[in-house]
Amino acid sequence: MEIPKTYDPKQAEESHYARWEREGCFAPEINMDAGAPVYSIVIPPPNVTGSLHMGHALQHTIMDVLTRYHRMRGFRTLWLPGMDHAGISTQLMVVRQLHKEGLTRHDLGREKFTERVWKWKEEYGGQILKQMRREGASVDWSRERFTMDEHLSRAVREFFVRAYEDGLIYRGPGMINWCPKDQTALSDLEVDKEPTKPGEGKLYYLQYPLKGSDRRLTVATTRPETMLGDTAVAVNPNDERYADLVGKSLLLPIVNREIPVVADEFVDPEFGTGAVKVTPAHDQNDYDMGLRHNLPLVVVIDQNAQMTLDAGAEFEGLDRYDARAKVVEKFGELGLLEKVADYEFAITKCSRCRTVIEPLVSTQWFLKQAEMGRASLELIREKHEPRFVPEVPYEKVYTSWLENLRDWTLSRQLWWGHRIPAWYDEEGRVFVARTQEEARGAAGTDKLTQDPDVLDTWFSSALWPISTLGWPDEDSPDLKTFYPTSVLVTARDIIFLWVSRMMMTGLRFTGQKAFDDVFITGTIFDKHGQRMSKTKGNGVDPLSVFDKYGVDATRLVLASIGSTDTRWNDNQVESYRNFANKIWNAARFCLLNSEGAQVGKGFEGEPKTWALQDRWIVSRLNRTARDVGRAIEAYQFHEAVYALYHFFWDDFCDWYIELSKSDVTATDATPARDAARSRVLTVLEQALRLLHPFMPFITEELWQRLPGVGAESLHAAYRESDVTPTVMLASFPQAGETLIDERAESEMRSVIELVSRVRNIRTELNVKPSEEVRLVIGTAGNGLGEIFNASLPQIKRLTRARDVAVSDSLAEVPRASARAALAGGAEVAVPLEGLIDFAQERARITREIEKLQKESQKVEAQLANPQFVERAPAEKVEELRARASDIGGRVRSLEQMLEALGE
RNA sequence: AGGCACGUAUGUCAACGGUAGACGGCCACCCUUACAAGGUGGAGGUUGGGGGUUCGAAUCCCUCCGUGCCUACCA
Repeated sequence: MEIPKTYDPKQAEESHYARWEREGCFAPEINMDAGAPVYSIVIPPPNVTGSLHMGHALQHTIMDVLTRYHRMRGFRTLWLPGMDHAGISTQLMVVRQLHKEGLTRHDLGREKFTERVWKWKEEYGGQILKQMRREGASVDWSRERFTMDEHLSRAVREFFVRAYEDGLIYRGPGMINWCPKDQTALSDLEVDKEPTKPGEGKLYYLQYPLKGSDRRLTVATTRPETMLGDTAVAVNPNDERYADLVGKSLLLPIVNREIPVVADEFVDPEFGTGAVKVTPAHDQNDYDMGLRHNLPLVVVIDQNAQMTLDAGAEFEGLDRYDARAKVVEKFGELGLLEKVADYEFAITKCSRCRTVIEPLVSTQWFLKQAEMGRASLELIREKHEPRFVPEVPYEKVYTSWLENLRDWTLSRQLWWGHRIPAWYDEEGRVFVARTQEEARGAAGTDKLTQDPDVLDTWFSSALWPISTLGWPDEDSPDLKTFYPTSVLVTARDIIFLWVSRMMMTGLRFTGQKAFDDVFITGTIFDKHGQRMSKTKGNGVDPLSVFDKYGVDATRLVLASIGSTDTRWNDNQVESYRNFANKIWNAARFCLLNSEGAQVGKGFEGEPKTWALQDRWIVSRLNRTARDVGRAIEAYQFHEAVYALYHFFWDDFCDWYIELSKSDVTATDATPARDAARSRVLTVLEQALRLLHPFMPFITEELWQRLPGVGAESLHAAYRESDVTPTVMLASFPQAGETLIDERAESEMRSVIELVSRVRNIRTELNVKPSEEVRLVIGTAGNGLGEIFNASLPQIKRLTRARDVAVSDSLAEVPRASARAALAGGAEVAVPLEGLIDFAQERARITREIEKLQKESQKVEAQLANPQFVERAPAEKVEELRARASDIGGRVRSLEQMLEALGE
C-alpha cells in the first residue's frame, strides 16, 4: 500500500464532501429509525452579499461538531442552511454596479431594479455557501432557504397581518433615525453611538431674549442649527433660578418667533445652564416634551440633511453643517453668543455607512416590542429558558434587554426587501392584508396603492426558525419534527437584533420557544487585540488558513476557541496541523503493518486476561469517549479537543504503539502478531470516530482505508441505507464504564514512570541513544515486581536496555550506578561503569532531594495544622498523607543512593 | 453616565475553593526502520498591586491600577 509520509489535507478535502452530499448523508432522511431522537439547528443566515470570515468559520465549526456528533449518536439530525436578503447591503451593491454604468436606481424604476437585484444574487450572491462546503459543514442542502423565497415571504406577510390585527403593529408619526445617505429610516439597533474626537464636539451657549425685557435666557446646545426649529425652552420645575420665567415668552433670535418657557422634569438643572432649547421635530427628547406640552413641530431639516424653507429663506438648501456655522456667526453678530466650549459626547451614526444620523419625525410602521416580548421575558425569568452558554453574562444581557423594549421601526425606504402588505384607497384609508386580492375585498375597490416601503431585514429573520421549517403551515412535517430547534449558535452582537426576536415570534405563533440553548461564540481579534474588520484590512481569511494548514487543523483551533475571546495566532493552527500529520502517520504505521489484521478483532475474551497495555489503552479509550461526549454536550469544546489530542498523541502514539511495536512488527505471521495488529487498528478506528466531529476530512480519508470497516460499522439508524459506508455515520463510541480500569491505569503509570526516569538518567548523563544499558529495579517487596516483570520486553525496548533485573532491593548494585526513586518505594539503578562522574551524580541526587524536601515542607506544614486536619474533608487529608508518605519514601531512597555513592 | 467582563509562563489560552497545566516558543541531545510537521530530556509562574473571608484562594469579597465590551433620552 502506498501511503505518503506527509498528510496532504487538500487531497482529503476534495475527496469526500461531494459524495456525502450526493448520497444524502447530511439530510435527516438518512436516519431510518422512526423512534430516533431529534437534533436540529438552523444556521444564522449569512448575508447574501457576504463572504466567509473567521467569525463565520467559528460558528460553523461549532455547529458542525454538534451536528456530526449527534448524527453519529443516532439522532435524526438537521442542520438547515440559508441566506438573508440583507436589504440595504444588497441594494447598495446593485446601486454601485449601476453607478458604474452611469445609471441610478430611479432610471430603472422599482420593478426593473428589483429584477436586477435578483440577477445580481444569482451571479454574485451566496459566495459564502460555496465556502461552507470547503469547511466541511454538514448542512442539508436540500432544505436551503432564502429569506425572500416565496414561502418565507408568505410567512412574513402572515406575521405582519396577524400582528396588525392584534394591535401590535401600527402606522403613525414618530421620531426615527434617518440616514441621509442611505435615504431610509433605521431602527435603534442599526445605529451606533460614537464618541466625538478631541476638539470635534462643542457645546454652544446661546442667549434668547425675554420678550418685553432686556433679560436673556442662555441655553446650551451641541446642535445650534436646530434652533431654527425651536418651539420652546424648557427648565426644571424645581429650578428657582428660572421659576419666574415659566409661562413667559422668549423671542427666538434670527427667526423672531415667540416661544414659551415650559417646565419639565426631564431637564437636569445641573447640566449646562439648566435651560434646554426644545426642537420637537429634530430630537427624540424634544419630541417627547413637545407631546407633553403640546408644542408645534417646525421642520427645519429635510431628508437630505439640508435646511428647509421653514428654516428661513437665507438658510433654505444649506447643508446642516453649513447652517450650523451660519447660525453661530449670526449669534455672534447679534451679540447673543455667550461662549463655545469643548465638549465630548456621543454622535449617532448609521452602522452601515457611518453617516451622521438625522432624527426626523416621519410616518412609519412600528411594532410594539414590549408587548410582543412579554412571553419571552417570563420564560427567561421563570424557567431560565433558553439556556445561554455561557450563562454569565448573556442571560442577564438578554433579560435586561427584554425588560426595556421600545417600539421597533419596521419600515425602510428601500426597494429590495419584503414590501409592506398594506394598501391605501383614494381617501388614504389603509388595508393590511395577506394579498392584494384580500385587500381589494376589504376595501371594496380595485383602486388601491400598495405602501411603497419594505420591511426591516430583521423582520424576516425574526421568523427564521419557524418559516424555514414550514410555518405558517402548521401541519408542516418539518415544523412538527424539528421545532423547537436544539441550539442556536451565534455571535453576541445580534442577541437583541435577532435572538430575542426569534424567541418572541416563536412563542407567539407556535407557543414554543425557538431553541433550547443559545451558544454565544467568542470574538476573534487580530494579534494586536483589534477587532477584525474589512475597513481596517486586518482580517485573517479562513480560506487562506485552510490552504496553508488544512481545514481539520483550523477547525480544531476554532472549536477550542468556543466562547472565548481570542487573539488569532497561526501558531495554534500549525500545532494542530502537526497533530493531523501525527494522526496520518500513526495510521500509516498501522496500515503498513495491517496484513492479517482487521478492525474489531484482537480484544477477545475477558479483559482481565489481557496484557496490561491492552487493558490500559481500552481504559483510556473509554475514558476519552466519556469525557469527549460529556464535553461536547456541555459545550466545553476545548475540553473535548484537549482530551482527544492527548489521548491520541500521548496515550496511543507515544505509549500504546511503542509498547505494541515489537509484537506488531514481528516478521513471522503468527496469530499473536495478527492479534496485536488488529488491536492497534481497532483502537485507531475508535479514535477516528471520536475525532470525526472535529476533523471530518482526515478521519474519513483514513477510515476508508482500514481493513474490516463497512456497513456493519454504521450506527444502527443508518445500517439499512445504501450509502457508501462512512465514518460520519458510524456510531460515536459510548464509554463502557466497566472498561474504565483504574487499576490498569495506575499500573501503567508505574511502568511509564520507570521508563521516564531511566530516560531522564540517560539524557542527564549523556548516554548515547544508541548505547544499551543494564537496569536493576528494586521493588521493595510490593506488587510492582509482577507488573514490571510482565512488561519486561516493553521496558527493555523503551529504555534501550540490554537486560533488566528485578529484585527486592538494590543492595547488590555496583557503586558506579545512576539511580532514581519511584512511586511505591521502588527504585531503579542504571550501572554505568566509567560514565559516572561521582560528584556530578551526587549533585544530581542532592538537587532532587532538595526539590522533594521543599514540597515536603509545604505538605507537612499543612498536615501539622490541626485546623486543617479537623475541618478539611477526610478524603483531602488522606490524600495529603499519602503524598507525604510517598515523598518521604523517595527522599529515603535517594539518601541511601547518596550513601551508596560514597564520598 | 450607568452596567458587565477581563488581567495566569516570552505568546495564545486551560484550571473557577483543595499539589497552577496545555500548545507554541526557548535550551540540550538524537535523522532510533509511522511521523524532523518527529523523538527524548529540560529551563521558565510568590496567577496586575494591596487588603479581607477560609483549615486552605488564581478561584469568593473589598479596593486600587490597567484593558475591553454593552446599554443610555444630559441638551
